[in-house]
Amino acid sequence: MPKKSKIIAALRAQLADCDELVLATDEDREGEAIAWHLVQLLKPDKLGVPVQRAVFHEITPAAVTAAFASMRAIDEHLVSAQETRRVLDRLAGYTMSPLLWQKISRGLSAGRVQSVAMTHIVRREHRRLAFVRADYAGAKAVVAAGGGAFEVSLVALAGRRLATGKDFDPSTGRLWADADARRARQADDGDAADVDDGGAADGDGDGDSDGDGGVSRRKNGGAAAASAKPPLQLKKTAAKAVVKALTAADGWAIDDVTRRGTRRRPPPPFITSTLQQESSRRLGMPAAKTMRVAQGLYERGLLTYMRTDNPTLSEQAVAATRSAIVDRYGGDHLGAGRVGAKPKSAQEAHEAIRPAGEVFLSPAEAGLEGDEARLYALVYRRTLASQMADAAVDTTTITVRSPPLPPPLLAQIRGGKAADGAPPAAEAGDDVGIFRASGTIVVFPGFLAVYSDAFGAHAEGGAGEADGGGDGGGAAAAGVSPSAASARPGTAAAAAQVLPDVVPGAPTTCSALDVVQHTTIPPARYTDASLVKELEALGVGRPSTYASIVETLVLRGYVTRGTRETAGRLPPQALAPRLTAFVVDQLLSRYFPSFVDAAFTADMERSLDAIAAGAADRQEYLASYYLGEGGLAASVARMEKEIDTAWARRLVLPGQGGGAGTADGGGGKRSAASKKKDVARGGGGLAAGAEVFVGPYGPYIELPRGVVDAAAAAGGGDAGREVIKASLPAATLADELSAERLEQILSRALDPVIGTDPATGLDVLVRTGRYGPYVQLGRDVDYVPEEKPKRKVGKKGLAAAAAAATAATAPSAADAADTASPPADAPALTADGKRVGKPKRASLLPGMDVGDVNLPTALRILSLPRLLGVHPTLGGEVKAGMGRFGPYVVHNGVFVSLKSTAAAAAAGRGGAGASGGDGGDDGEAPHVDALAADDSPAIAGDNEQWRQVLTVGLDEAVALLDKPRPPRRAFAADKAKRVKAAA
DNA sequence: CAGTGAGCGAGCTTCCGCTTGACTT
Repeated sequence: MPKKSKIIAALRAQLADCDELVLATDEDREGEAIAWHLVQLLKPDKLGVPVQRAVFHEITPAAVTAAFASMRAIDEHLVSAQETRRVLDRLAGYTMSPLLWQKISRGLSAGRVQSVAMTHIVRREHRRLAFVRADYAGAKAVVAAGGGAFEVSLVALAGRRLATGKDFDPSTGRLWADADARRARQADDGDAADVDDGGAADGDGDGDSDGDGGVSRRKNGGAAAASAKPPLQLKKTAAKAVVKALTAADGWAIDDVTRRGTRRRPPPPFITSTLQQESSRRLGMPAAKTMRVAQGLYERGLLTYMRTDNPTLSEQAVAATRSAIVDRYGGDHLGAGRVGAKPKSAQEAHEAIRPAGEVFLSPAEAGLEGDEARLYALVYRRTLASQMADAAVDTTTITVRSPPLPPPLLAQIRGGKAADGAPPAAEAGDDVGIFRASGTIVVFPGFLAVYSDAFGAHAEGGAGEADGGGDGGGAAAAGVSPSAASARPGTAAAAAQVLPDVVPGAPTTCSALDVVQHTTIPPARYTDASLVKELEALGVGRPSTYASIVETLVLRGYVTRGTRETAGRLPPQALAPRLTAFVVDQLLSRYFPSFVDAAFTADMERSLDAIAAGAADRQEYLASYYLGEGGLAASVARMEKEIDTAWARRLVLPGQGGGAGTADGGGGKRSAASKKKDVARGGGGLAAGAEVFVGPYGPYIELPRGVVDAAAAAGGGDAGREVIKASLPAATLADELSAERLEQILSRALDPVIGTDPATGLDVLVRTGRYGPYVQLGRDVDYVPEEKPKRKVGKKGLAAAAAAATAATAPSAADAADTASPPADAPALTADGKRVGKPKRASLLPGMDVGDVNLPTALRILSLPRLLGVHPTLGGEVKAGMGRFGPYVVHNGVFVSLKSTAAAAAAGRGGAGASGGDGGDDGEAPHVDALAADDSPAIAGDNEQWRQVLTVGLDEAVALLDKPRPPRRAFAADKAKRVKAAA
């Protein structure tokens, strides 16, 4: 620890004047080890200072006094357990990672925690790729009774329950053979959201809903009888026939009215994982940002410590919470003060995350802004909610029966596509359609008054949720609507409606009847929130690392995050595996299954507990893991020889007839729908026979020889080459590997020239590279590389080269006139007519692919950056260009982004096919007119950013450049470097 | 932060869990 030597020296100096050294680090494995290391560094024994260990969980006079009254020595066994953990993690990571470098690509990594997380993300994507959607029809009606009209949905027909999303097998798109048994089982398991089934970001805040006994007024058991038979998948034609038969028919009746009172319990106070989940879900903040903001609040004394797995509140905090509740909501909103269940892993080093202090500042009093204000309010509300009363919610369900259907239609429905050969039944009531509506009324809000489902920006996307009444505007909205919101197929759209007071048998009329078409939705991708929830449930990772686990996966290039930059390809917050993650998962899952299994961590924890208790020996444990015939070292060494590099790099996706390496061996029959997704086979054309690999330079497509010959013979291009390889962008997602897309990239790789640049006579090429599709001026052979100065090898040489590089660029930035003199697109010619240097290249715009670029567009892209003129007061050129972060203007090396207008922001968020049109178009009409006269409609089309680069004027640019700008943060630059190095 | 696009070569990459830091504009 050379960097900290000053601190250590200072501590030692102070220690010399002390009577006693008390170590009060956290009361867990890691905390004990920190205390132990302090002793090693400070060497109190040499100063004759005795050492004691104290532990307290809250900083109150009573707690600290009690802790100091019962001190102990450092627990060597506990320290030993921590060191075992540390050594094991390093043995695992530093042994497995090099295998990946050798077999796939340099810089990859594997580890006890990250590999489990990565594999979860990959397997979820496998299920999405293998997903076969099911279409099924239903009907909805508007009925009037008891003086009110309400909407009901068809739930049963001809004595059979209608199938819903859960009744379909996601891998076949057909009804489960045992659909009813499954449904019964689900009901038994309670309504706990099935994490693995796409209920991704279903928060923990729901509490339990224990039925309070309901009042049911039932006339007969028609609907109940219906559920005893296999569910019915209604076709659209049949639904239409039903609608036609029932429209204008008389004889509708209220069949049943059920009123069920339920209580919802408040959620427990926040711990790290739940804070991250709710912050992601309600505020749209990624886990890492949440932790950053929370740390800021902690450092200013507004929140308690933010890395904890203990949901209990100190006595002092309970008192503060309860007095805040009484002040703001009244005593009737006080709850029983239940204590939330602690996770098994909880070590109680800290209490729950809550507002700090003995009296909580309300969000308004805290005087915060932006993200800090939003996060503080979230914690404040959650803390209050945890001590508040249960909410009482009444759910009313009204069942309506239609008039009888005509017998021929009934026969058609019964004889139609049933899941089995059920005989046509003819029980009473089996000749009608059963419709149902349910409405929810909050009878007593309790904790919902402060912590409703609608609280937070997410409410914007969840308009149909139970008590979504008030919010509406959602001023704080960050434009976030996690994919999980749409992943609940069955969510009743009618949940929010207010139902009239009716009784069974009441006269009813139907005023409208329509067919409804449903489609099943694939499992949602993980988000920060749902992944953290999953990892915590598995016992993998710790509060201090949840946020960084995802960051590691992103940094290593395993995962792409849904951000503004990936808009149109990935929804906000979604975590999608890159192709690299698929091949790494293939290798690990097949040859080292325990390495990607969370059970390994659970085993490790048990062993560490035994070591901490003095019941096991750490050397033995580590040796059994690493050494010997079955140890990790030997098995990695064996696999190093056994694993074929080509196998390791070849991507096999679900539905493909892969080799032995398919991760989930799910061979068998495939539907036509899944075949369509195939990367390789079945596509016809060039993509037939193409295979996708991930190598040292990223993902690429390869066409083996026979296919190339055929393509060449068909007039494709260079014959005689054995294989064709074409790069894929590093950020390519698995669901973007359509046969059509591969075909496009391959045909461009065979013939990249799209025209000639009139100014230089050079060919203009379109290619796909690591960073995506780009255009290039001139073929590679038109250029010769610049003479490179010889450089020495080694670190000093590199440093010198870097220094030289900065020295070379610095003056040119300062003296723009100088650099601008040689025209950029007309480099010096050599004697044999070649150009010196590298060809000019530029990325296509977001949303464009190699197939949709023509010559004028390509030339336009290559023409950037565009000269706007000379700065009127300072001199020097002002230019506009398109950079990594969008359109910019630059002067003397100072860059300023062109601010996007409201319309631009909307286009960016929604991606290519976003709704458009409304709002704030006024000021832009002149620009659009200017573009209409432009000669390259292909670009002018719909890209707001492009429009900005083309139309920004000198005056506007100068105004932007002259405006004083806030200083930059150094940390961002540091991080960007690391990302770049990893990419 | 503001641009890239494999291919000579030597030496490099990597784990998990716990923290806070702070030169100048």
